Amino acid sequence: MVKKTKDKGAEGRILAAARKVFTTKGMAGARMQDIADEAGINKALLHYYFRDKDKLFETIFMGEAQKFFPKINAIFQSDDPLFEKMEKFVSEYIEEMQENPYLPWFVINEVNRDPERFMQSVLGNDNRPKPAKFLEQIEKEIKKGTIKRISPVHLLMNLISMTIFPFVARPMITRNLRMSDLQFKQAMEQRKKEIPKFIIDAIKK
Amino acid sequence: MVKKTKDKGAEGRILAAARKVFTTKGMAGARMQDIADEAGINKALLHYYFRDKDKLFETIFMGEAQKFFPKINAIFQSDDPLFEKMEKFVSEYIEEMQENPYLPWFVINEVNRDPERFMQSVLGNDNRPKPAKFLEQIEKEIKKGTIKRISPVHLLMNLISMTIFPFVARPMITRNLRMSDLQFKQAMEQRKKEIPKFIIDAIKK
DNA sequence: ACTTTTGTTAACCATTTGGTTAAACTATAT
DNA sequence: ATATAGTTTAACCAAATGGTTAACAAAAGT
Repeated sequence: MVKKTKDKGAEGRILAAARKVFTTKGMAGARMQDIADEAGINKALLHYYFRDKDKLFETIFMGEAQKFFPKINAIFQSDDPLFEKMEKFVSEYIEEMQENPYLPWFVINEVNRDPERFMQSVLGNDNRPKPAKFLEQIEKEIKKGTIKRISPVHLLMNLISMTIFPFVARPMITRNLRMSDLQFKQAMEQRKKEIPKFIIDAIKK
Repeated sequence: MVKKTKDKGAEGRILAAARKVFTTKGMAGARMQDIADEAGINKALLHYYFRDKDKLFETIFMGEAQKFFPKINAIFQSDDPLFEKMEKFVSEYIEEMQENPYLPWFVINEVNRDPERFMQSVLGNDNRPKPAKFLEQIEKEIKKGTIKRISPVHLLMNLISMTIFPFVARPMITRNLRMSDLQFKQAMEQRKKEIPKFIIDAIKK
């Protein structure tokens, strides 16, 4: 589909198109021609603004990864009480993924493809996720006796898994559970409350 | 790396090589030449045994998907009590993924790429996952009053998410939590008991 | 007005990649 | 031994794909 949206300049249209193509097909599956078509411009113009496929991809990937990670940190680093922290995490994350459903698949996919680059680029900045504080907080609550004895790492994995996985495996889930798009969206909306409730029920003494 | 493992015939070596390349790079990222090199044979021989890339991929994908899905069904359809069923699911699934760590990423990835084919091929057979019985079983337990009121669908999502997600996002997790391969393996081993315990704590009255 | 810089395109190029062909090699049957 | 069917390879081909070039158009300085 060719968009001639003249409101954005060429560069903006390229970025929007590249984002769409890369995030749905991945680096390996994306074609420069597809991006050009989607942006409604000549293929050579891609190379005028962004030297080559790698550079263009890097630009997109960084932008998307920024959406995916820093949010975690803001929550993990805050001084909120544990349960509130988890509620915020689930809620904000699901909100983000409702708007950008491709996000977790794309980021995880490309991190799997080349974990090194991920380490250096995304984690090199100050926005690398630092779960230490969160893990300590869990241990504190255990010692205080407010929650059951549980491995902080497993609790963290459970939290993240329940929040993100349904978006990664969306097609599989909707097919097998015979859910419409709307039903899926509503289910994810419910999970903003279901997941924290589930976790609190599991660990609260 | 070129293997000249003569124990398997050419066809077997091709399948093993194709499996390795496809499951790590995905359909779009896999190169026929890579598969030939990995199998230590001439590229033309690939087309002698399997007509083209699509046919070869289909063969591999079907085989891997068979590992990924039918196991679910065997457990879901059984007459075991609910908690036992969940324990078996977690335990057997993690066991399978410990042996084939690429499995969930590969299957989910390719299902995302083309959900239709997935529907027709994998789900066309009798081994399509049928969660109905499992969902009903949950509702029965709720009515019996043995577990708390919880949406069966969310409970199922939680179960699957906690079991599978760490393997899908493995590189991200090990990097951010500074885990070695061994530590990850041990953590997954622990999860065979941690996840059922977590769920039971969350829902048992 | 006109010169220079920036933006955009059509045509082209080199490499990669999936796939083919014809010949050679191997085993097996006659 | 030799014909035959199955197996394997080197060389080749055509299409796809990332990238370049040269010319042209549009803005921006002067």
